Amino acid sequence: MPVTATDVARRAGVSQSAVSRVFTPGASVSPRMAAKVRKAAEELGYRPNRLARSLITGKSRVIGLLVAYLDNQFYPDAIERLSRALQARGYHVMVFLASNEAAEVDGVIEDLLSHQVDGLVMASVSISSDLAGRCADLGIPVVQFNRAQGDDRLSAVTSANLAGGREVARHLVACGHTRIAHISGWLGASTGQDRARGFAQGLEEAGQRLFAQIDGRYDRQAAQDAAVELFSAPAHARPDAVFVGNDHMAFAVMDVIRFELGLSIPDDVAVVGYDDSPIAAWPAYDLTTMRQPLGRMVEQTVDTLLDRIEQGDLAPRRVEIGGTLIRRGSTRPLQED
Amino acid sequence: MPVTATDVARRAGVSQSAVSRVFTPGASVSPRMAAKVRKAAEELGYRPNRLARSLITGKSRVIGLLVAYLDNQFYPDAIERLSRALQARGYHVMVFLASNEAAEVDGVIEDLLSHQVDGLVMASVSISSDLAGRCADLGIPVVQFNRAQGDDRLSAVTSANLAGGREVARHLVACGHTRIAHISGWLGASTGQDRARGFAQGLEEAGQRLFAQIDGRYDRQAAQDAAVELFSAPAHARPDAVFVGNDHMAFAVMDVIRFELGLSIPDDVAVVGYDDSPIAAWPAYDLTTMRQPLGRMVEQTVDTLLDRIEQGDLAPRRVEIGGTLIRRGSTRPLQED
DNA sequence: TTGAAAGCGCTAACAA
DNA sequence: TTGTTAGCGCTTTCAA
Repeated sequence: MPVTATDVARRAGVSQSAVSRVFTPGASVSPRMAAKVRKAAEELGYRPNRLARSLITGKSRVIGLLVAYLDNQFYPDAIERLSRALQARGYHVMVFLASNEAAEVDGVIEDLLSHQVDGLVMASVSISSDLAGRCADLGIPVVQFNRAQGDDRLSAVTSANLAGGREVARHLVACGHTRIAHISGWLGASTGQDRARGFAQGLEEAGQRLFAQIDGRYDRQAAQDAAVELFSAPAHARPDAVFVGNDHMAFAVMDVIRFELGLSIPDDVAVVGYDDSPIAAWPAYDLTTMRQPLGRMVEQTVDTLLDRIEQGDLAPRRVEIGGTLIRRGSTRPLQED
Repeated sequence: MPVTATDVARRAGVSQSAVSRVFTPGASVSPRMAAKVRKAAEELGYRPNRLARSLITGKSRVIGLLVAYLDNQFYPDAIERLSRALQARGYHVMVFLASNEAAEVDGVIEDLLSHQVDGLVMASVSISSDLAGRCADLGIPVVQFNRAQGDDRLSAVTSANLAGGREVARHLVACGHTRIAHISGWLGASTGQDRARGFAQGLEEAGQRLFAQIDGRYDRQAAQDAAVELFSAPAHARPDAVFVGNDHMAFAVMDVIRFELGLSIPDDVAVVGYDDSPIAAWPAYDLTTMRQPLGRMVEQTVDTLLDRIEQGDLAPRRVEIGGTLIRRGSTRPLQED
């Protein structure tokens, strides 16, 4: 049933390896040969079997994508772009879902290896960070996307989280706030930690201190709880501004502030997020946020990974891309102090 | 560098085929042999090469997932569940992104075939419907997820869109509305059409007629434009309720109604969506919507596909799963008429 | 139950 | 430029 190169060869009256050459970019074939073979292939509906090709070349042209959850819109957006970019360069993405349980992580490694992926993108903060290291030990090129855990042998592409946190602090101070809190991203992850550190630094540089800080763990529910805790106090005892570690949590925090506690944004409380995920621009949230330049992050991820795979460029790269503060309605305009 | 079955065989002092048997479920090996081989494999860090296995068995245990865009949260959610379910059964998902352009679609088919996917899930409404047919012609099992285009040879899993549309109509009438409009899903797709037809039927059965209908094409921008068109009129000349073809569009419509036109939901206008995507439950939207039972839809998709692949069950299945109306704050409580 | 041998569909020397 | 040949790492007969 499946048409093989041998079938095509027979019909075209040439050798099987000639057929192979016609379908191998960069091989030397005469135009006549190519035409003859392509015609026969067309007639038979032949396409090369990538499994067989991969078995020989040792290259599968498949990139593993490891993610944990897709509820934060930033990630589907990233996956879509990543997948398109790789597809454009002749690769495809195989999805591996993992949570944090050791047993599951082991299984995933088995899967990854047995599928002979050429490389791996880790696009989830909440995955055991030594998984990346173990894959790297086994010789699989790994790029961490939006995280920079682990040792320096691992490549990583992130936005400038430290600088970003600092910029958010400056903005909130410039808006005239004096009781500024932080519901952080997961402090077990580099992104969460860097944003929190940058934020604290920024406040200090402006002569302020954090009013309060709670670990939101990049989890919607945890962020909600944190918001209730922070904003249930009377006006003088609660923050007048809060920086939330990513947009996904910020939406939950805004909902609590407005609909559960009846406070107004930005008049009672200003809110800033991180990511500029698509929903941040929706009028119902209109969230001021640090934009992570997704397009460029994806580009860098793909370049880093494919350079490693195709050029054997072994030096790990740590790419950091500057973000931009996007001012929207969840913070007051400046000079209002 | 890569460890092969032959390496393991040598170390264990057995034949290479014995090693193969140990890693082939259901093959006959003595416990002693198994132990010896597993020990050697462990020591060498061996895992079977799935490419080589697939080349022989003709089964890749890879399922292609064809999607167009991931901006509607319903789909990432579906992908996550689908991928987990398949992973649990020893399969993996390879992502193929396609828009609607003929050239691109052809390229995608080439890719799918050359990667020897065992089956294909089409999870996007906006893809040329004959693509599914062409894959089916080539012998690849195809299941359409959340769409039921094309001829009957294709399996499809959907929710009961006709009944769902009807139920929405009944609900809006019961709430006392009399000028009921519809911003439909894409009318070129079965889901959009069925929901619209069911909705119109439901209104008729209640002695009403559609106040207006615009094709929103499952597109956020188109839905926004439609909302402006419908609701810019003075109170007596505009709808007092609108059924939007999916949640993703409904959010845009709600934003226009509230923030652009300054109307109130549900007092001036009631809004109903379709999907019950995660965001519908967020307080900022609190959207009444027909829930598509995602978990069961995914189960059925996986079962249908794997039965076809593993049992050779060739009869196409058309599964329709009943939805549930989830009442939230975007429609008034009953008896308010 | 085990090993020897053939071959899945292809690429990549090597010769011609 | 083309054909011949030898495998890639594995599964699967077939004999032993």
